[in-house]
Amino acid sequence: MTRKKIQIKKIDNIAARQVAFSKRRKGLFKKAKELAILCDAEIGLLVFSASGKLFDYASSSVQGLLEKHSSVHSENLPNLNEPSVEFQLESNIRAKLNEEVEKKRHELRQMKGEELQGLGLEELKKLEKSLLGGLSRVAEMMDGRNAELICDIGRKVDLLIEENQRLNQLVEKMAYQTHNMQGHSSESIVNNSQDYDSSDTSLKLGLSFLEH
Amino acid sequence: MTRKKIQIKKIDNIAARQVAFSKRRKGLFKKAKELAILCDAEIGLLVFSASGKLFDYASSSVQGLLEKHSSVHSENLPNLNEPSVEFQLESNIRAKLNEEVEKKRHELRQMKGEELQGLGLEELKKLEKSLLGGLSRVAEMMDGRNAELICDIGRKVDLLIEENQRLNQLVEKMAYQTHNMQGHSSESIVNNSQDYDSSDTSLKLGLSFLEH
DNA sequence: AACTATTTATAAGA
DNA sequence: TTCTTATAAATAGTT
Repeated sequence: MTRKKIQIKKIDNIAARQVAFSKRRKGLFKKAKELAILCDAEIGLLVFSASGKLFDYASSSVQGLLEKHSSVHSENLPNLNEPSVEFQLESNIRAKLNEEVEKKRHELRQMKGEELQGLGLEELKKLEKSLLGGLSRVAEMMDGRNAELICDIGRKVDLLIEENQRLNQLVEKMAYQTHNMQGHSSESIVNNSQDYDSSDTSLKLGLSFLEH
Repeated sequence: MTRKKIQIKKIDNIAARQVAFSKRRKGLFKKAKELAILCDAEIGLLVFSASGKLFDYASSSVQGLLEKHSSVHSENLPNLNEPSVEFQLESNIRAKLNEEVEKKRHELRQMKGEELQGLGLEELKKLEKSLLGGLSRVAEMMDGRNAELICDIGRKVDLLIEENQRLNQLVEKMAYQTHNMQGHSSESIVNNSQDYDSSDTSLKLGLSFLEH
C-alpha cells in the first residue's frame, strides 16, 4: 500500500515482517476500537505473533471471554484456567520452533548469496569458506559417482568384449565347419565374423546400454 | 474519513451508523486477514453488532477458542472436559514446524557437503550450481566491502595528509617567527618540521586508525 | 523511529 | 444496498 503495492502473502524477510507486523497490528487495533466506538459494537480481537506473543483488545462485554484465554497476562478466574498453562507451554515451543525455522531459512538464503546485507567482511569470509568446503565435498561426491559410472561402463565393456570374443570364436568355428562341409560360399561368413569382431562396435553397444 | 474528517464517537444517526458498521466491519476483517497472512500471525476477531448479531474471523489455530466463545453466546457455563481441540491444533502446528526445521537442517547440511548419500548425479549438479551461485554472490559482496574499506582508508589518508600539511605550515611559520625573534637554536625546530612532514608517518597513522 | 510517495479505506452523496 | 468520488488514513520502502 504505498511506495509499492504488495502482494498479500507471507513476507519473506524477517525484519521486514516484524516491522510490518508492528505497524499493521497497531492499525488493526485502531480500526477495531474506532468501529466499537462509532457503531456501538462489541469487539474482541486476539493476535498471536508468529513467535507466540499475544496482543489483544476487547470492548467491555467481550472482555471476560477473552481474558480467560489471554490469562497469559491476566492471572485470575480460578475456575477453568487450565488451558492457559498448556497454551503457554505450546506457545513457547512454537515460538522456539518458529525461531529455528526462521534462522535456518535465513542461513540457507545466505548460502545462496541472498540476504547478505548485514554481514561484515569476516562473516562473508566464513560464509565463503563454508561454501567452498561444501563445494569441494560435493565435487568429491560427484567424482565418486562419476568413477562409479565409469567403472560400470568399464565392466559392461569388458563383458561385451568377452561376449564378442566368444561369438567371434563361435563364428570362426562355424565358418571352419561350414567350409569343411560344403566347399563354397565361405566369403559371406567371413564378413559376418569381421563385423562381430570390431572393438568399435562393442564400445558403442556398451555405451548405449548405459543410457537406459 | 473522507469527504470530511469525522470524530471518533458514536454515530448519532441510526442509518448512517449501520452503513458505517457494514463498511468498516468489512475493512476490519480485510485488515485482520492481511495481517494474518503477511506476518504469519494467528488472529481471532469477534464483532457483535449493536443489535447482537455476531461476525467473526479466526485464523486456523485460534478457531477452537473462538468457537467456544460463540457457543457461550447461546449456552454458557461449559463443562471443562475438552482440552483436545486446542491441543490437537497445537500439535498439528508443532508437527509441521518440526518437519520444516528438519527439512531445512538437511538442506543446510547438504550445502555444507554433508548427508549427500542419497543424491544422484543430477541432484549433485544442482547443489553444485547453487553453491557456485552463492559463492559468486558472496564474492561480489566481499568485493563491495573491500572497496568500501579501501575508500575509507583513502578518505582517512587524505584527511591526515591535509592535517600534516597544515601542521607543516604551522611549524614553518613558528620556525620563521622563532628565527626572527631570537637569532639562534633554529635547528631543533627544523627537525620537528621534518618529522611531521614525513608522508610515511601519515600513512601509518591512517592504517592504524582503521584497526579500531 | 521518522519520512513520504502511494495505496487503501471510507464519508458523503447519488 | 451499491456505486462514485473526494479526501483522510494507513503503510511499504527508505533513510
